[in-house]
Amino acid sequence: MNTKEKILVTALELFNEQGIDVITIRHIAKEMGISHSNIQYYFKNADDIIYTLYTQHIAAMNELPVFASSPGAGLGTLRESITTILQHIYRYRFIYIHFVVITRRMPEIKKVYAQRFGIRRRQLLRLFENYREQGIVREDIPVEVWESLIRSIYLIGDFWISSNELTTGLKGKKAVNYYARLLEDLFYPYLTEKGKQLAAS
Amino acid sequence: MNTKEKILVTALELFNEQGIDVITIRHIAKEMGISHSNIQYYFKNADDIIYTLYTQHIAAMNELPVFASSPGAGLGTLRESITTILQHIYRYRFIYIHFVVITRRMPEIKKVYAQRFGIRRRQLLRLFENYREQGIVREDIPVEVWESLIRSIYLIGDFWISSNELTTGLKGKKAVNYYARLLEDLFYPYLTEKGKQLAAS
DNA sequence: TCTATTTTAGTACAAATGTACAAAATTAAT
DNA sequence: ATTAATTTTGTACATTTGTACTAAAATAGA
Repeated sequence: MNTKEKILVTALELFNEQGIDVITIRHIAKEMGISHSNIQYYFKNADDIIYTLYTQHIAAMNELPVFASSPGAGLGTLRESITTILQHIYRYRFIYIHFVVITRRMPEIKKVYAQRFGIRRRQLLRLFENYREQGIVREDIPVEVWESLIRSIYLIGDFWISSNELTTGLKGKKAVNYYARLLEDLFYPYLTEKGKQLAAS
Repeated sequence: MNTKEKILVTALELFNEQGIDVITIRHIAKEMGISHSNIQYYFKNADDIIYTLYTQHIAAMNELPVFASSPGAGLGTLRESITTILQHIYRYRFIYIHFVVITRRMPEIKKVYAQRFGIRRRQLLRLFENYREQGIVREDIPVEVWESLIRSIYLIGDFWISSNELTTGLKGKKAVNYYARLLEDLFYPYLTEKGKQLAAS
């Protein structure tokens, strides 16, 4: 692992543990036992590191398989997808803790976010349609309610990290599982009888 | 309005607009046209101001009538309650934008939050029970799912402000109405036929 | 081995911030 | 009107941070 990579790893760790409002380039340098000028050689400033980490994270997320891309995909696939996504988010949790502040300082990130949201929204709508055709979810739900559900899922997906720190303070897998379950439960009242049976299996 | 109150009003405005990571005592003083030492006379530092504003906010929230306290309260009351709460949150939105960072710096706030959550959780459970007895919501929903719903409502309640800034950037009433609607829709699939009719009226 | 390039370290400086303190100005009390 | 208490201001200092610049050290290429 070269210096640049080490910087990113160390920075991620410190940001996750203490927050971007506390950690400066000098802290990272001290933690690594190198001079802060050395970090400056690779990154202009702390924001530059944050931006790079954000890009890394989004790149990793984009490599994940699309939500239940196969037409016959059931609820099992969905649960796995959710867990994987939440794991990725947990690894880069500092981003979500400071999401608003970060986007205020770096508006480009907002654009990337909006783009991703649009894509994912359409994917989810398609998925729900898919489920409806399979008789897994109810047919008497208005489109606006599905749209709202998607918004809510997104909102929870982006801020479960913060909420967790505010309340239970679960760590690692426990946190991921808890909130994967929360998202799952959000889905429960939409399920048909058939859907419930499939979910239980 | 005395100086202390003016400080709080100005601070709230600046925090809401620019964030606690940017605004210092000196900024507030400059905005008010007084010396920063004058502010220091009333508040030890910026965190002291933030803490006071938080206390103000919670006090105002605690004065709100309990969720549908009357036994026969229907969905109309719920909708109004939600809107009022979201309005209060919007007034003190900076708190929610920086919630995690604030609680990290001032752990006392976390305690107050936990307490409030416990109380509200029980209130909501009772409300849902109430609705079930009135035939407004379904009877086939497991307790854990209701518990999850409460968590989700709380999570959205605490972070819709952040999510809004990240996405649509709605202002004032528009934001409040949008997210009141989102919370309402979250409730939709739990409604019985009777409940839907009541909601539509 | 010698030279050029890349990487790392050291230092220095300006700006901002928290904090402390004393003096001035204002207000209230007698 | 005089005194005491409160409020406000000005200033100064240590610390932190971002930033720039130079020199040293390490590495690679010939």
